[in-house]
Amino acid sequence: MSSDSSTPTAPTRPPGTARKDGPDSSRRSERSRHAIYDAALASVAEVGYQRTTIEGIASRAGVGKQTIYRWWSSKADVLLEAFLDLSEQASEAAGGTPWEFPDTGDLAADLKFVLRATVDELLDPKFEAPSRALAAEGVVNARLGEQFVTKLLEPQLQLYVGRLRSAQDSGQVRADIDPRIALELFVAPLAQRWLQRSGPLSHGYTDTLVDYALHGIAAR
Amino acid sequence: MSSDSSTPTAPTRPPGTARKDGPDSSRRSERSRHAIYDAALASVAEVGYQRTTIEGIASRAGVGKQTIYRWWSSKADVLLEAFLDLSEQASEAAGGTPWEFPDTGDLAADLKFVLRATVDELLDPKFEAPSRALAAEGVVNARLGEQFVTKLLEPQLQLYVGRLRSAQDSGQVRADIDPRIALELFVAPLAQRWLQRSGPLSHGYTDTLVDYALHGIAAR
Amino acid sequence: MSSDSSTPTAPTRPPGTARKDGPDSSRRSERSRHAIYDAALASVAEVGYQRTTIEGIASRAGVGKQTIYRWWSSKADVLLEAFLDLSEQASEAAGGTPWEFPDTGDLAADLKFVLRATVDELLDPKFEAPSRALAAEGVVNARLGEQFVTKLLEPQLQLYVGRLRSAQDSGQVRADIDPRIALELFVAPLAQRWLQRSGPLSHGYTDTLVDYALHGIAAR
Amino acid sequence: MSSDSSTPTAPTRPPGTARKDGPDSSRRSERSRHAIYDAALASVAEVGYQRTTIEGIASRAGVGKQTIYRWWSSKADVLLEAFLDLSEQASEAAGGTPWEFPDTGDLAADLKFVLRATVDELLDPKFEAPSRALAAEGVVNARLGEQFVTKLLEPQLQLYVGRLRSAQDSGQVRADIDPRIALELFVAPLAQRWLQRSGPLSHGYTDTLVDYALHGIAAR
DNA sequence: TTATAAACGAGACGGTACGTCCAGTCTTAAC
DNA sequence: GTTAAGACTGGACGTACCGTCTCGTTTATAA
Repeated sequence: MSSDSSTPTAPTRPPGTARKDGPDSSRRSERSRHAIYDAALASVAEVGYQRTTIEGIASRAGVGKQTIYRWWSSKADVLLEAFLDLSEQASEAAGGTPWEFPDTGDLAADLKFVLRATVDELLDPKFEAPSRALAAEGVVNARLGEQFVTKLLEPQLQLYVGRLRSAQDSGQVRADIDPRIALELFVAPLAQRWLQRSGPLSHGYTDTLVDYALHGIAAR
Repeated sequence: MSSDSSTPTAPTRPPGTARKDGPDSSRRSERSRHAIYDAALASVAEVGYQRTTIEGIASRAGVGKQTIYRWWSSKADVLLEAFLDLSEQASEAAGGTPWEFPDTGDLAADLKFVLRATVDELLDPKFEAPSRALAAEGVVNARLGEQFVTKLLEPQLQLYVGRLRSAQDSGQVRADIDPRIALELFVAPLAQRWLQRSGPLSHGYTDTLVDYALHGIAAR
Repeated sequence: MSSDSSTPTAPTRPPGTARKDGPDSSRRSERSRHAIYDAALASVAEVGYQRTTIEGIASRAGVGKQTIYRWWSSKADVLLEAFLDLSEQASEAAGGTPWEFPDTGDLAADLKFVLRATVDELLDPKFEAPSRALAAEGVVNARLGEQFVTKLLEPQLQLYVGRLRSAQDSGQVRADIDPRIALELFVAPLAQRWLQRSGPLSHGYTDTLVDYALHGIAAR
Repeated sequence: MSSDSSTPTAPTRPPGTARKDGPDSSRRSERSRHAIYDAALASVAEVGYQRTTIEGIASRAGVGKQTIYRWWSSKADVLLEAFLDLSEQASEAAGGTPWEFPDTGDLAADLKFVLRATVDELLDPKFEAPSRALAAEGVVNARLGEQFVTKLLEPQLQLYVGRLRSAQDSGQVRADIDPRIALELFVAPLAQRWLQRSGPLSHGYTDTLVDYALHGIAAR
């Protein structure tokens, strides 16, 4: 062995990863982790969130229950991470760059395009069950809700902020507008209709939202 | 029993209220019904929706479990009716007329007023737990979600529709605007911030929403 | 209904059976009780006591686990009652009178007869597993051990006491002998060889024990 | 790898010590072995045998679980060896010669003396928990039971055999008596009362046993 | 005097069973 | 015929250990 004179008695752990007492994540089984993600997403898709159980996930994943409890604190936690992992995988599969908001110079067209794509995604049954499950849990569970927002929702919304700022630079949007609030004019109605089923989702609907939000509803 | 010679084996039910097989609602105990509503709301407020159980509601209400299962199909169902009952009681207590959207002639002012009141209500801890519980359940449970929307949400939104139509009549809002969509521009952002905790709620925020929605964010 | 004018509002429970808080044994399911006894005895016979589980008993008996926990406090408790029930059934099947110690006038012959029968019973594989299980549990668990002794062992030993007293009356056994101790001279060695497997059991062995115990081992 | 031309694949082991596959006991850690014995006995004494776990012993001994599984096949096995070790230590501490049955020439006195000492030992709380645990396990587990008998019980009983033979030589006990059976007349009752708690243990009781066993209970 | 292979402390893993809680059904007695 | 009460089957909970299986790290021969 090439002797390392500097730290002969140090424990084998990279500096800065000191651990207090929890489980040793360096020995974690990646195989189990992914089997659990897959099982959780599949179970939610098949029988819904309420009828998805930790025991069911464990047995479907071929894993002991304790392996789930060791690394996650709740069913919602598992599903959140499974969903994050799914998103990462999807964006990696889509080639390096995660995703970029289109900027053709025509704000209305760009917004309509993105919102139409969002409608399509929301109606995709593959994503619907876990998304609803997480969103619902977040409504009732503040801790998870915050994670949901910071890790999933807000990053998406920031893309709108970027596009709106660019529109402000080019003079298409008034400079005194707060983009973080403005984006809610078209995003929130879509979210509400999806979450609460308070109305139908369609490309025409989102186009209308963009028009109303850009030019206002007041008589000029 | 006073013998009724014509229908000796018929259940005791006034004519015209025939039902196929379910329980006989004319014999229902109003005392139990209200005890169950109270117990359900109190339990949700104290321990949250997930930890509220049918057994807990029954024992807190001094009622047999079967009395709950006889009249409701699920925990969510009980809570929905309890909430509707609460709303009715509240509006009756507020004197006959349920509630009317203010119409001072100044649309912006009226909207800001109502939205400020809505913010205050959403932040009232007394209503928060059951509202969130129902909303969350509705996200995941389509049947309940539709009831939630038709019985609670949509009637509220129709008040906005009425006010917007009045504004169209007076020329403050363009005639080609669909009021049912337009109202979402200020209501949905508020709903989303509350449901998903994606941002703070304040009077300033709702005022801003009204301004943006009325006049648009595009440069003129 | 025959009206009982004296105690119109009393709960339906025979006097003297007042209950503090435990489950209401008057509504207990006899079907479940016996299914549990059968399942417990069968399981112990098949896989042994250690590998017999509450879950196994419950599922074999077609019973919820809670029904076991409601009425018994442990696996050992279930087995003890199952065994007592078995004994009762056996003695009832043997026709009213439970069992009587033979008294032909010849003490040695009577003791040898009974001990030979006991040897045969101890070697009967049907009784062996649950008996050993209970005996072992009683060694380690004082509460159960005392129940085992008072309900199963001591009643048997008292039959010996009776026979020895009869022998004292007829002058075959010295009057100053304590029968409760004397009986241990032939019963305990048999018990020890069975429990601890410290030696073989046979009719010859028990005959020898009776001879030694009756006449002593000292030179005369 | 430094090539070893003579026996490239052979395990490094001196000739004559070939073993098929088990662990190499010559490299065994005595420190761990004794820590495990201590931990096992302490745990049994503190929480009882049933609640003593392999994991508990390992952590109390500061030892990996595998170190226990490598050298013992079960909890009972560990405890048996721990108990044997304890006995050895005790007898070594009592000075070279393990122990000898007294032989004053007066058989009755010698037996009474030894049985009184045995009573005192059985009532010593320090030995009680592990002794009961082993005895109970032996009742139910034939393999362990036999080890318990051959390694612990039978050697003790052989001391009685020796003393009885000496009494036969001196004419105090009849020559046709089988000492291995005779000893059970006083030892087994004591064992049964202790194991099954079927009666109190006292010096008077064992004295009586000796008298009954030596001279019989029959009228002369 | 290394070097190397086994034992070692540690603990993650797939499992089984625990004892508890609650769902939803069923039975009983009171009214 | 509804009600309060609560026993019933069933099933998931979260925990505790089982016995196996890696991980690095001692440690004790044997080269």
